[in-house]
Amino acid sequence: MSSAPKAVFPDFEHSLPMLLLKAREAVMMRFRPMLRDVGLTEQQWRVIRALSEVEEYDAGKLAAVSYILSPSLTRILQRLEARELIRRRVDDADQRRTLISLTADGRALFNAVRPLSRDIYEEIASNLGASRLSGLYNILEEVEQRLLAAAPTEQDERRGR
Amino acid sequence: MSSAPKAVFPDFEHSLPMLLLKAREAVMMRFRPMLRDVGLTEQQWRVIRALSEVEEYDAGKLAAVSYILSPSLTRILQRLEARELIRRRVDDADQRRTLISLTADGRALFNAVRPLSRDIYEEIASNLGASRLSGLYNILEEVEQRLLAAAPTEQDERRGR
DNA sequence: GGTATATTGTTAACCTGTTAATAGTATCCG
DNA sequence: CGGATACTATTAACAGGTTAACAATATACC
Repeated sequence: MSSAPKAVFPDFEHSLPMLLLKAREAVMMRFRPMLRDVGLTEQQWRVIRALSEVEEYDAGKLAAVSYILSPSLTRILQRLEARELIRRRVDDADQRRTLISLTADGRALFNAVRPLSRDIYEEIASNLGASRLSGLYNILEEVEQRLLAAAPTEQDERRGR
Repeated sequence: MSSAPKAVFPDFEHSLPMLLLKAREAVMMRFRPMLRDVGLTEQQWRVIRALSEVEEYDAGKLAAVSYILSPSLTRILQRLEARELIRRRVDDADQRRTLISLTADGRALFNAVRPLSRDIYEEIASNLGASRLSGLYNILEEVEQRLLAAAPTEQDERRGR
């Protein structure tokens, strides 16, 4: 009845997965209208942004950095390719690998969207405040580290493995 | 080159949405195998857990507390009803409303899964440590509050509104 | 060198997320 | 009362998440 170091238990709809989901939704809510305006989904934007950093990625690496599972990525790439925002070619050295890169159109779209995205991010940052934001960053990264470290009991075939 | 109070900018794949996604994934990874074993999706479990707290919910309220959009909820309820885990009836006072409740089977399943879920949660909590966990809770709730407060620029038709 | 094994990307099947439109009720208000 | 308006749940259509299976290519190993 005094101190209770034991399990501050999540009163149902305040469970950790739920809170993480809601927090993410609160953030994404800001980006969604802008992305809808330019005709990109959240995941398509992740892929384009990842590709903007390099000359080309093979599909596995692209899936890993954009944090999208391979089957999803395959479909996303089909759509982006149909819109001629990305291009694929087979790796000469390893015919299993597909190498993906942005087209000129894709790069132009990225350049158009990046500043919009940045503005939204800055607005979010200013709403939260620098200290809260950096605190959040730190704790989220630590959560990821700690949980991924001691976790893979039976499925270590996570991303990229 | 000294202190940089201006915009610690997210080096791409370390953006806030990405970190929240990864942290959530790191948590859910622990629950997924167990849920798969009992034949429930993550969202189906959220619905059952929400229903376990009350006698019945109308669909709108259930969507709000389980944080699932109405169209998704409709489909989830169809599947749970087909498995006779939930039951629906029309509200006599307002014929538009559907009232949803757990069946005996649904409640039995909840009672069987709850301890498993609790064990997993405790393992996560012990991996993170009490202070990190409560810090995470606090900051996530504050993020949600602050971002939802000043946000609804053009879409306030969020959940339950 | 030739077969077993592993790896890469894709397809398939099922489920949920998201947005828009729709059918059925309730409520408002003249 | 009766028609306009608002609300509730559902359906539709498209996109992605998740798991399992598959085809094609590379690698290991005898």
